Amino acid sequence: MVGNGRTPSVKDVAAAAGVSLGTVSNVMNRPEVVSPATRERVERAMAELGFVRNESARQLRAGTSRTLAYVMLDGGNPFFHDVAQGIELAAEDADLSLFICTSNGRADREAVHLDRLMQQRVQGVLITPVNPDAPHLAEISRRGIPVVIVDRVGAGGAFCSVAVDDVLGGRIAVEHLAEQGHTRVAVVGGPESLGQVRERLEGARQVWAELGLPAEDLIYLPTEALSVAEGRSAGERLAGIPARRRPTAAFCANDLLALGLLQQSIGAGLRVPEDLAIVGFDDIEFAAAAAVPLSSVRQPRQELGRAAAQLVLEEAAGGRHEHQQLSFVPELVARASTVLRPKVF
Amino acid sequence: MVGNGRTPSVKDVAAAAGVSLGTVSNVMNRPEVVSPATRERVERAMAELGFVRNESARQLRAGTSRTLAYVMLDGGNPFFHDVAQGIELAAEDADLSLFICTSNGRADREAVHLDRLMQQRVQGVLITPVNPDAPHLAEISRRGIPVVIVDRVGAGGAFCSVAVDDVLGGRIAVEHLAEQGHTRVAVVGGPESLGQVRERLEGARQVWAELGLPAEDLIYLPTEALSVAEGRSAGERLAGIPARRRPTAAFCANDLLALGLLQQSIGAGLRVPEDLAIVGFDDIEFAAAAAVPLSSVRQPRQELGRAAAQLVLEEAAGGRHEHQQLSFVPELVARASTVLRPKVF
DNA sequence: TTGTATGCGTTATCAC
DNA sequence: GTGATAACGCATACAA
Repeated sequence: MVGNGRTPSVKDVAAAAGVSLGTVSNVMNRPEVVSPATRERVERAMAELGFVRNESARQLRAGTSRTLAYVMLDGGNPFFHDVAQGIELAAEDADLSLFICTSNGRADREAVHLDRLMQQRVQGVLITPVNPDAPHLAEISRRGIPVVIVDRVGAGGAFCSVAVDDVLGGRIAVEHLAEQGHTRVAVVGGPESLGQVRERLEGARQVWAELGLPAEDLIYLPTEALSVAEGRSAGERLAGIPARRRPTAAFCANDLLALGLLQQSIGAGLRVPEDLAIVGFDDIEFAAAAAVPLSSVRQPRQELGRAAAQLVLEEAAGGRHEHQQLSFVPELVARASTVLRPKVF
Repeated sequence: MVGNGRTPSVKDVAAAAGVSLGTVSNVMNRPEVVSPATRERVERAMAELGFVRNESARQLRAGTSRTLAYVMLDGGNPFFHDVAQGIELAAEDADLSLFICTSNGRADREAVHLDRLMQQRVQGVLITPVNPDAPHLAEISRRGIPVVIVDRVGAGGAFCSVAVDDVLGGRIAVEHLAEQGHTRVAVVGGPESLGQVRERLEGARQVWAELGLPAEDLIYLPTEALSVAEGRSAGERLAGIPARRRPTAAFCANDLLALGLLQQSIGAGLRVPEDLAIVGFDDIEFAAAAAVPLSSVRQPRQELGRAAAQLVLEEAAGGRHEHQQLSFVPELVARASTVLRPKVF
């Protein structure tokens, strides 16, 4: 297919088709301007040589890249992959490639990735940041690369952002538990350096106070991460509380924690929801698939990603652009982990 | 920081530092060759201007990219993300970026992604293919881009590959169930177009025959995908089997199916493992986290990815290269879904 | 409609 | 130790 070792370039195609280099370029970028006859000749030559355009050269010359990037906060959490899936769909529609990176909660890894992405001159960066106030985010934006914060609202409206109202999410979760008659509730989550955690817990406390329930009956069990293992650990601590002071329900800051707590509790012989009701956050697929299906505060995961991608593309398109903070409304999905006979499944 | 709108280039840095363009390049690529004094001067200029090297230009000139790519088969399956994590770690060590794409089981999407990756001139492609015999894989390889098949062995040794022995995996799963005294077992999985599925089921049948058990007591429940939803559906079909012909155990071709089956069974009032024992495949984190912890055939997920990345790098490094088929040995992890008092947790 | 020429930002080979 | 200079592969303005 290709004679020498080198991968064929436009020049080779031009020679093979007996046209000039510029014409080959034209069939790729403005096919309407070249006559059907020569176009077909060129296309045949491309096929025969196995020509594949060199994207680096294209980008260098055109000055514009065809890739987006998403920097995930936690690669072990399916929630972020669902968000990524939404981004990918939007990228697909715009005929863009998507770079996916993972910071796994570490600011230094995040910085390394962002630096690489700048070197690649990506068209836009979507990110669920370790810390939305970190200076390297602002720097990227200052360079003219659109940045959109996902699942968190950017500090001071410096960027576009797409998120659900986490405070409201915390509210409806605890409100739901209160409606079921619970008067001692655990809130499980951490680290508090994560804004999502802070706000969800804040919502829980708000509504608890508004219901006139005593603050000491809302028991905070801090965790070091939003993981299944930490959920189990919280479960052990919860079991250690003397029976008559022990909460009869728990609100977890995400589904991973809730799943861990659920497992530990069942393993310890508790009945869910009779002895302990549990509500999570995110509504990942595995929440519904747990052996005791998990009630959860649903975020529109794919939609979040899709909307974020649209914002970044809009900003990249240039023209007048106003940063916007898109806020979705979370929704409680009640399942068997909180109600004996759930209406919704 | 930067006066005009353009992002600063080496030329700008050179001007600012009062040196030539070549010297700036030298401080980036062979710092030892430039005197400490001028080096520092150049570095200061870079910092002041906020210079970021243009990777496209670098790649065009150097002829070599600094990125790897992984094309996943199913973005909804945590197994592949764990593999990806392993790849990313290896890429990190080699100072490479990682492109992650998802075919979601569709050959056309896979082809689109591969085409893009060729345009990007990635250094290597790791892929869990829809079909390892597809011609576009061979074409990429023919172009001199190393291809490594992940979680599947490549056809006829045309590529390197890294996988576990799926036949053996199927064997140990069913052997385990037989040891627990089960004499009617369901095997759940599909579509059979997936090699992983074919081989796991094949292993199950092999060992069943070797144990001298009648073939009609190994009941095949085909599924249309390896998903939680399909697992639930299989559960419904299983429940429809007349009680005295109904299997007392099930082997699922992956954990997603097993989780779905588990949920459906518990919901239908079955006790696991007393009424139905279940063993899955992959040992994703959620297997252990299920309310009835799931027995599963463990694949070394991260290791798979890491090893694959090493192979692709080795091949990319040039020199004499022999395609190898790495095969890991799967391992049964027995948990509460098959044994009442599991030794391993 | 097609061909020619120039430059994108970088690296690397030379002279100096 | 440093400075000119020629590619790399492609897109585009302009000439033919």
